[in-house]
Amino acid sequence: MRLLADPARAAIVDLLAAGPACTCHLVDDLGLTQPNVSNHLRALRHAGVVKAEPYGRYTYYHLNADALEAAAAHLTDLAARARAAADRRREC
Amino acid sequence: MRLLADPARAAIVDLLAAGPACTCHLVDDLGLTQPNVSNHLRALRHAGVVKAEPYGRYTYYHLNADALEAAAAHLTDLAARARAAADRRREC
DNA sequence: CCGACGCATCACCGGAAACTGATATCACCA
DNA sequence: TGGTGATATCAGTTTCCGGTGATGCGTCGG
Repeated sequence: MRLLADPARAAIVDLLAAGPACTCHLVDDLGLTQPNVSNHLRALRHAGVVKAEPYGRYTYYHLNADALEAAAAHLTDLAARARAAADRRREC
Repeated sequence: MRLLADPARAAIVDLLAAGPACTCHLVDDLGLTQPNVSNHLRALRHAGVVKAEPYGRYTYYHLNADALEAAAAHLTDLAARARAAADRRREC
């Protein structure tokens, strides 16, 4: 989930949220070089955030909604714990 | 929300989820140097993730649950959009 | 009022990560 | 089957960011 920190990767995820797309789409829309986009996709792929689907000579990528929801659940858990312990102050 | 990418900051947020604490607590628990922790806290403070509360000669920090929930909401929104557009594939 | 303590800020350094260019691979088409 | 286009990978460079040391400020205790 620390992968969404990079603006380029955040933009990729945002584009893929609108529907599966191949690498050339992302390259066009983002204005980045092809190897650059491909590297970001590899990082996201290894983290399980996106899934690659070879389609003839193209490669379609689509988001893994489960991974995003898992990250979201972790944040809501943190928020809930923070609220519950809001006034349990540790003394020095 | 790209701030939680750093492991040190994630650890700080995790500790603060257990209840408000002053800088010295975080320094002790994390084993990091004091300026280092203070720098991370400044970043988190400017992003609105944590709130500082001067208390005599100490400074207590506590999480801003709203900010965490907002980030979580953004992720769930991405996941929902991904599911909705899962089969809306763009052609090359 | 002076020493000690908690905390913040600044300048600097080193390492990691993003971008680039070149290249390899595979699928399609003529 | 040779050429082209789409994609992945790799080595090199540059940029950015986290860690460290030194320092300043405010607060408490003697």
